[in-house]
Amino acid sequence: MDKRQQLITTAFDLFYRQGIHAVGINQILQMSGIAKKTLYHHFSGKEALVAAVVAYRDNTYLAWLNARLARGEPTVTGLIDALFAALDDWINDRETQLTRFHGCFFINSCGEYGKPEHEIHRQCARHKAAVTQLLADYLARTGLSMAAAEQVAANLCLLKEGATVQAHVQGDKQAAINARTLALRLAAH
Amino acid sequence: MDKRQQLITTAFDLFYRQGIHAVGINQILQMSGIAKKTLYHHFSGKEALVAAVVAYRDNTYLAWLNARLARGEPTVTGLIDALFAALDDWINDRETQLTRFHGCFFINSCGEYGKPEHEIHRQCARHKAAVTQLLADYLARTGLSMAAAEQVAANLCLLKEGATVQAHVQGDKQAAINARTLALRLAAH
DNA sequence: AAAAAAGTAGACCAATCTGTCTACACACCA
DNA sequence: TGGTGTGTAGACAGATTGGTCTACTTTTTT
Repeated sequence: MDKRQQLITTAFDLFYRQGIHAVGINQILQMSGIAKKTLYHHFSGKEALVAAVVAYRDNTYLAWLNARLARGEPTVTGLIDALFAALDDWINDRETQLTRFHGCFFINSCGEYGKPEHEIHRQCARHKAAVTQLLADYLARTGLSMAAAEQVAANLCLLKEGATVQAHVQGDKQAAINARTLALRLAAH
Repeated sequence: MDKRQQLITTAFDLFYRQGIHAVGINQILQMSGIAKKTLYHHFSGKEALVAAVVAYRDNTYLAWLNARLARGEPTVTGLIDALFAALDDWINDRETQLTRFHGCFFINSCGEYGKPEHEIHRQCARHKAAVTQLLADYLARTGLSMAAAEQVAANLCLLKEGATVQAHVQGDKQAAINARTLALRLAAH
């Protein structure tokens, strides 16, 4: 078992549930059962650990979304269904791969690192761009031009963020279903 | 000048920019030039101050949105225009009443108070419900049934949250304009 | 078998956190 | 005149923070 990875996953669990600034180094160490020296052997400090945690979630989330989109039919409506079915599973905790739903980790983190020039904030922005790009790539394979695919992807992501926020803040478990309805209506022209 | 109110506005400024857990009591006191004893005279502790700050922002935001919606034409498209024009002004810092844009304070706060049963989280959820209700009330005045108005309001709020998040996380200054386009397309059937 | 890398426990440090307290100064009103 | 409420400055307390360090053990590599 890689101690470095153990630290990252434990830290993610705590950060995601309680917020980054609310979680102390010692709490992570106690929960993971790893010595403090080991943490500082792998990371220069808390900030470096946070950056690694964000990168880890970036990978995990993109891999999950990619797998879910690959499952769907290669049409615009097929991708819409796949996207919002995935979101619905996540929100309703039917997805083991992503940990129990507590909103979007990247949105939450941007709330804690408010300045857009902060490295953590930038990492989150890059993640969101990567998600949009992934969706655009799938859409482009349905025959849309890349420009059109990117436009549609941006619109779908807007709906996706809205649904994620409503699910988290308001506890609206049907947010993904509502968002899908809107997306399909938009796609139908 | 009411010291209690001064504490709230100073705390809001700092919380909104840096996150709640990242801001210490002493920082608020130093910035406001108010004595520590005075803070603990008005508030039982930091948590109580946070609750007061959230309530203050709730009032401010609702009053602002109400004024902006009242300005618009009393039709569905008129309200859509008013809503997203307001959002666009906020995102692009043309709105003095709301402080420089740093995303939605309530979404950010929910990221820090992850548990939905936490009082701060509940306050945020209630705020979002109030915003949706305000919008629904305006929509109902255009002739829609209350049920229909609430459905449309929920959909518009979903778009609004999505735009707010994209503007904050990705720095997309046009997010409100894009959201308005989608809203109008949906309204046109 | 030896060396190097990665690990442990936990004492320790300086800084910072929330919150308390003393001692004092005004202002207002009965 | 004297009490009550609101304010100030800042020392202080106790807990907790991120981070360093020593001394020792285990694992891996060469």
